[in-house]
Amino acid sequence: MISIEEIRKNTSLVKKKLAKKGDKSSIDNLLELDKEYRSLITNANELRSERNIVSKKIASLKKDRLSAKTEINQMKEVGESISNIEKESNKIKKLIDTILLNIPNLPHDSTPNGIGSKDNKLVREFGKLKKTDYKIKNHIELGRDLNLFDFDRAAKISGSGFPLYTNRGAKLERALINYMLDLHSLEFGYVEIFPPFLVNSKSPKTTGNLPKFSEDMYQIENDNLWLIPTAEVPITNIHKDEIISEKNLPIKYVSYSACFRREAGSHGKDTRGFLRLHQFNKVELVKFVKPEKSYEELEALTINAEAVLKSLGLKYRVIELCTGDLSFSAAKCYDIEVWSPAEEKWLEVSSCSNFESFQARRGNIKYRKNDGKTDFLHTLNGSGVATPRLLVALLESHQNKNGSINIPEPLQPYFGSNIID
RNA sequence: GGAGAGGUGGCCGAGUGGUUUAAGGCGCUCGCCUGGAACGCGAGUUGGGUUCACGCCCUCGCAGGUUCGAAUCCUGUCCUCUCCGCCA
Repeated sequence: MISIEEIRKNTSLVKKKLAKKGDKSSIDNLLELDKEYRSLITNANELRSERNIVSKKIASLKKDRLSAKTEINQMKEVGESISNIEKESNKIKKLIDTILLNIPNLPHDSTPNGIGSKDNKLVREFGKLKKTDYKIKNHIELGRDLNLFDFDRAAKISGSGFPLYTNRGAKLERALINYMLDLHSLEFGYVEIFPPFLVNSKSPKTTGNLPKFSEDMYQIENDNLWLIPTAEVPITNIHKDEIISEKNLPIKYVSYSACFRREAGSHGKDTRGFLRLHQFNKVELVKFVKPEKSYEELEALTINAEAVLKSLGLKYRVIELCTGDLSFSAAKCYDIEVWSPAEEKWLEVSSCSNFESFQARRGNIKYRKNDGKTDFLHTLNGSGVATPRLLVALLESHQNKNGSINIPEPLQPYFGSNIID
């Protein structure tokens, strides 16, 4: 969440930035509640102070075997007042917290202004397609012809939107995951993590998925657990309620996880094959960094994610999201999109975001500076990358006239072959 | 799933209703001592709210309750450990 001090101090600037993100939260109402809350707290504290003093007096009177009747009766009243004020202030505090938890992060000054995806900015484009003189197949045809996955049977088992990889498809999926994990950990210095896939409700609150986006996640009601929509959720919460020494920053994690998303409201959009799934695999990058380094770290993280596509010989581009297209928790975000030759579309395979202190504040994640003071650190993350659309691009881009698929060189040791035919 | 034990500061650990304003120790930081160090001596060392500030208040897993007053008593809840059962 954004800080209430910031809202108090720079009210008009906060309003302006929220408007850029298309948010309509009532800041004036929030500030009014905040004012009321603080006045109640001050009042209660004064009474508590009085009670503390008189309580000591009661103790010493009793020790000397003197009557403390007057004081006790007096404090009975004070105690009641305190409890009344507390009830009221707790109610207001809850309201304030609810409002704050539903206010999105403020966009960074470098984020371009805009309303929707058409206002996003192209940052760079990389890679070329090979020229073909034959009709290329889409990933569904390739998968069927080469027996790589089976959507009909997946639907029989689970329903639509669930993947069933078969044979060399299953192995290719595993190879991609292992390749990406090794690339990020061995080449780029991220520490490998394997997280739980079910989390309590505090964890998605840290990342910003709850309370606002409960509809997007699968919930296990019996045990009050949630299936993770991304490894970002468990990984970011590794350091929840911790104070990390400045000399240990930055912390860089890479993690594979299965991801589960209800995709409520996106039915009928890009639903063919692997384009949109309820369950998919992803390798995720997460960083905990000093505030003054976070934008530098975002550039580096984006480049790390791009390296996957670059090394696999795929055509991709990097898009800078505009204020209106930015996700709830992000201050700045680059999307990486890979080209699908058969769909003739750019497919989003990664979102690399700087959340600044938004998540750190929600999860109470701090760092201790060298001077001994503590402050919220900054968190970042990005996919490095999600497999389904990567697989789509890979199959389609590297297919041959005879229907076989060339496996890019860096992937060959993981897959165990240079071709699928 | 059943039975039991327990959660106190960075760590260990005392504390069963009122000078606990959380003892004592370890660690860490600073100072003295020293040629330099060790030892020793002294000081500091949870996090948060509010205030221009001094200060005041909260914080003993979490949430309620009893009481003039709760780390301490009661209820619920979460977590950890031990034993039993089940199990990849």
